Amino acid sequence: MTSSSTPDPRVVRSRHAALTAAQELVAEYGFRGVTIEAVAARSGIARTTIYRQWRGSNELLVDAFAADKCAVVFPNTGDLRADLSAGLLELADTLGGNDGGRLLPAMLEAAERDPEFAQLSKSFIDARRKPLRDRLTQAVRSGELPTDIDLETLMAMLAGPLFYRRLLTHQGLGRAVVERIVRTVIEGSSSTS
Amino acid sequence: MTSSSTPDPRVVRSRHAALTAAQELVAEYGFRGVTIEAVAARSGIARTTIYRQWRGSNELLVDAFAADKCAVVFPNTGDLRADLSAGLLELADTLGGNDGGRLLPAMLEAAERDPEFAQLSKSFIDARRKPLRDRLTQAVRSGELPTDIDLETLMAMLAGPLFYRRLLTHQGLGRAVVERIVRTVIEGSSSTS
DNA sequence: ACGTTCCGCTACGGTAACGTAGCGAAAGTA
DNA sequence: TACTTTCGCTACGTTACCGTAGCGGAACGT
Repeated sequence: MTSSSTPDPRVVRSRHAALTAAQELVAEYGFRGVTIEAVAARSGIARTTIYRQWRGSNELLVDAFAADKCAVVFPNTGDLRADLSAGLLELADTLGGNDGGRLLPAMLEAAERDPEFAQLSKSFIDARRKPLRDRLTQAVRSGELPTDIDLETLMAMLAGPLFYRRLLTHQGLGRAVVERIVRTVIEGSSSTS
Repeated sequence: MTSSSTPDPRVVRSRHAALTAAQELVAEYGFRGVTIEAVAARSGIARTTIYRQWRGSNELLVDAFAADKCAVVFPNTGDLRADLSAGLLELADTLGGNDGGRLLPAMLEAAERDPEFAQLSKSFIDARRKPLRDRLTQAVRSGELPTDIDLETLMAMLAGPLFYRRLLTHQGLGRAVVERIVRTVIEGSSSTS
């Protein structure tokens, strides 16, 4: 009877090596570049060892994405405009790096077709949206935003332009742009008209 | 000497069949699904015939995307808010359909890696952005918008949220959402503060 | 009607990745 | 130390797609 108290360090090692290689490959060559052969070659792990831990490249990829847990935090100083600018600027940096720039399109494309990836993508994105939603909820409570505002659309108006500029037009995401967005959206949202 | 007055109808037919099949395949299975074999199978065109007209799947795909010329028109009634709502609502519909929902992610992913597709994607997107930019330019001239406004960021604020909701959160794109965006952005942009 | 062009077909060799099986050696556990 | 587990390796057959060549027949232009 093998107890599951401490997993065999060999398993941990090979597992980690494969997942890391998978992450790198999807960032470099995209989705299609993640093949068992390629992962084996890059990680130094034997092909057969990978098959012992995952059924195929799909399961491997799901685990690889799930392992990527970078948390985004929105400050809460009381100054809504400054907090949003700071948080979105951090998002902008993330989008500029490999995670946002290379992983994201691959993931969106995959999510559009494979339901397994769709669910993974959903939880991935939801987790990253939560800090912003929390900060906005707090702003409504403290009276910084009107109570009848649509939070979902508001979030889309804040984050959407950044993704748009990164994915579609490949324009820069400097501080000026971020602050312009925050100012416009906040001012446009305050006046109930 | 073969004059190029009227191209052989056989070429036209096979060419069209292959391009159509390629478009369908990329919409259904994404980028990787477009293989010469698959295009041949779906179109009924012989594999060798395809190789006679294109070097490989890349060239075929480039032509397939280029052949897709759906023009988006922004109305110009003088009422900026109404015009933007109408145009963006049309964009929302496009995003809801196959073109936006399925083709777009595949294209973005491809553009992120293959420079050839990057350029294709750029001209594709630029063409679609032009009507909006033109309408906004006109609005600046007519005094509906301040002259010192940043058009690029403004466009991102208008269109970005729609792409965001479609690609990331898979939320609906109804008239209410579109109008909320337009109202917020216009009001937030008018006050120079 | 005639020569030309294009198409469909079959066939070929080559590459990449798949997924499985079995064996000895190394690394873990007790 | 004795055992169990995992690993790396080699080997094998299979699938999918690649890209090219050549041939006969059909479609085309004049």
